[in-house]
Amino acid sequence: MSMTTGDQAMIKRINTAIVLEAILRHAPLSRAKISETTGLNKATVSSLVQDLIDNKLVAETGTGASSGGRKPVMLEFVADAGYAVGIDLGVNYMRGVLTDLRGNVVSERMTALTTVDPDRVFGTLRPFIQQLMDEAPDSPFGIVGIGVGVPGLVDRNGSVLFAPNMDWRDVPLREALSRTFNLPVMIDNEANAGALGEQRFGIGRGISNIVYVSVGIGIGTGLILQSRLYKGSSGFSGEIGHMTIEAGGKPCRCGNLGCWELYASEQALLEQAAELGYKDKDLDGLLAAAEAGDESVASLLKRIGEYLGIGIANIVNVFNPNAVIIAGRLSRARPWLEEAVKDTLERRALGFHLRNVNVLYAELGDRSAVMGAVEMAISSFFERLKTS
Amino acid sequence: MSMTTGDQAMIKRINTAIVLEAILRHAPLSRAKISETTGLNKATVSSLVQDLIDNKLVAETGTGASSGGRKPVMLEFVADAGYAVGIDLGVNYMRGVLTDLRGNVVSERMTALTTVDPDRVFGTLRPFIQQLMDEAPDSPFGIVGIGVGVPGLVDRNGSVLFAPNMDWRDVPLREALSRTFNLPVMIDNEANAGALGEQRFGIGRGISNIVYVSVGIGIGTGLILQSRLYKGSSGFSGEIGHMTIEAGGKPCRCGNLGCWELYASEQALLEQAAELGYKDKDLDGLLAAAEAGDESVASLLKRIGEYLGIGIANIVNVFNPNAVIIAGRLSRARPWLEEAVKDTLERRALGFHLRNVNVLYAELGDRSAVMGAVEMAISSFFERLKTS
DNA sequence: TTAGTTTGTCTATTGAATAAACAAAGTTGT
DNA sequence: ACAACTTTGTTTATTCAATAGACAAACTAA
Repeated sequence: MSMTTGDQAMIKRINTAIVLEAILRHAPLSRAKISETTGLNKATVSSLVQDLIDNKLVAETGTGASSGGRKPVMLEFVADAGYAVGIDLGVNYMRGVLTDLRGNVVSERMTALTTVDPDRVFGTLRPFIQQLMDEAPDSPFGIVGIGVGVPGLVDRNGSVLFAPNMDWRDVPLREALSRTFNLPVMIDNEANAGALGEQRFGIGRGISNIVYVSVGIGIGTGLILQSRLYKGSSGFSGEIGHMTIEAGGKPCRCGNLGCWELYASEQALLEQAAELGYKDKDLDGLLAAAEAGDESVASLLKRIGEYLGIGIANIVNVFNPNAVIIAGRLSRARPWLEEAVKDTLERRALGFHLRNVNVLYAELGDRSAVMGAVEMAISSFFERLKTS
Repeated sequence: MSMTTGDQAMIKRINTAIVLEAILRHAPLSRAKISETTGLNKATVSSLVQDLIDNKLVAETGTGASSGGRKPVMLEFVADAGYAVGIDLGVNYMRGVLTDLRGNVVSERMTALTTVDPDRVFGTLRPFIQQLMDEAPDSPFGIVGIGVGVPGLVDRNGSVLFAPNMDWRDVPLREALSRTFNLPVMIDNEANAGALGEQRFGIGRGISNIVYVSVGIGIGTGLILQSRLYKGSSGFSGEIGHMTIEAGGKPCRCGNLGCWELYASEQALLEQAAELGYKDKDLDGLLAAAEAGDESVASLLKRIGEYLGIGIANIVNVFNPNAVIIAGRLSRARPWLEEAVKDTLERRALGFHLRNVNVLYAELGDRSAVMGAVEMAISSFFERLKTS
């Protein structure tokens, strides 16, 4: 059965995690304050903090102000005890960051991808990562891991099962990278990474139930339920883009009819614009036209917003989340979408659910996914700390 | 902050729960076997088992067969250490069970409800529960709690926020019952209760991600994600019945257009049947006609099945569950629905998700919800045991 | 009868948390 | 300047759960 039974080591892991989290969240603070807020005994806190200091994860940073007694010794998390790499692998680009353990960006890189052939992508990706790693200052833990967001379905083993836009099938990305760099590697879907990035570093900070909707060529979604990424039975989920919203609607390449993303994506926008005669314009061109006062483009965007709202209403009715975060390239059209989305949502979602939901727009721009990727690497490092 | 810090009491609770669960799942079994399967030391198991015996939750039930050495002393969970009450409160009926702590039904009752007025419903419900309780044999723990499933939205405090079909708003059901009986009372939505019932006692035993679809007058849904009931940000969720599947479809009383339940519920069936001239027939009448070979009723049912399949495909794409369980009155039409549902699902859901999903039909019939309700009471009892 | 096996308890030890005492380092009022 | 009080953080003795290993009891097999 191999169950996790309770023993003293478990207690220590739990309490160490509590102390470390208190320091992460409220730094700088003293041992006394930690004891007070966590309920742990002062002696216990002292001992656990000493272990953390020995492990180079926490440091004393001078004394704080007295409130009528001995001055407290302030503690801080040593954010530069280690560094992590995050990669956002797109269809025609790759973006990478090197951050410290708090997610502060130390270095950032981006390059175009001119091929989708897995071997040649690896050929570009490997030196790309190596260059980021080379920029990390010396530190006790060094590079603690690599996180990667990819535009496709990923299984538990970090293999890309299927990435239609890159024509990838069963590409063992994690294995390839962890063999090259001999480091822990975390792979996940780009939308999941984006959801994580916004929850940790963006507009979704501290919200427990988030539906992240990335509107680009298609619609990708990441679900954060009860503060953690939800993955379905086989380790992936959230193909909300292929939700039917018109039972007898247009056929989709997925085999279904009337999928949401056929009506509310960048692709949908471009197609409908072409029908109106804007054959040569891309998203930027259309936004520029709308900006310049082109009414027919504006009303087209409004219609896209209405369809976005229909899908979002469905999501709200199903998940009753605290927040829906709209991200992806199309989120740049916010000024023309926002009202239509809001009106449609209010008309179509149940009142009880509307009470608690906020429609938000991604704060990190195109960095949502890459920041989520690096967060995957960082949190996996902390997880390993706890279980060893 | 009031965190749950780790201490020795916590270890003991965890390990006691592990031992108890081993006994619950594999009874009868010996101390030695428990030690072997859980990884806990023999001495530890002995001590914890002794505590459980002292608490009347476990008993020795003679010796087992020897495998070449001393005979093992077999242990069993004392299912009749206590009893629980489960209630399924419907719009025009109430159903109740009294079970032991394993969920074995000791007594079952059902009565019609002729009013939806909260006070008068209470007036019927109170003696109904009392009579069930009176049938419980003497036991160490007595009645450990009452679980109730209701057809409406329920908040954290066990108040019924809104039950449209009963015209209830803000009815403090838990408070009323726990005051009357001075017992722990758990209230939840009827679909959530049904999901729990099937997961614990029915076709969904041991499955971690379940979407339970109760098709009756409307469509209610209960989500079990990662082996536990998912509740949204405000403690309720799963209004999947009001998911849009026809963006410009029929108006629904919820304010939305084209809701799923307008096309795939008992109500939809009856309405469409009426249009075909079956004005006087109810569900039973229609099923009898189909049974007798009425082709137009059969093709009507098939169409309902297709729409059911559309919604289920959406659910599968979003949640990637291990199982979808179809329940409720319309599940009796299974012979005419099954193929249409399966075909539609296979055509419309993504292949990657189809690999892992089973479409199942409720095993407990109309007892899903009442068994889930009693499970709520039982599991809350075990939870309290752990935290005290 | 003897040797080996299995079960379950007993004993001494380990290690984590804790309360209480305490030392160190501060503030405040007169 | 000084006594009285506060706050911080460490030290000490104690408690409690789990554990390894010894052990007794109960059984099988040959």
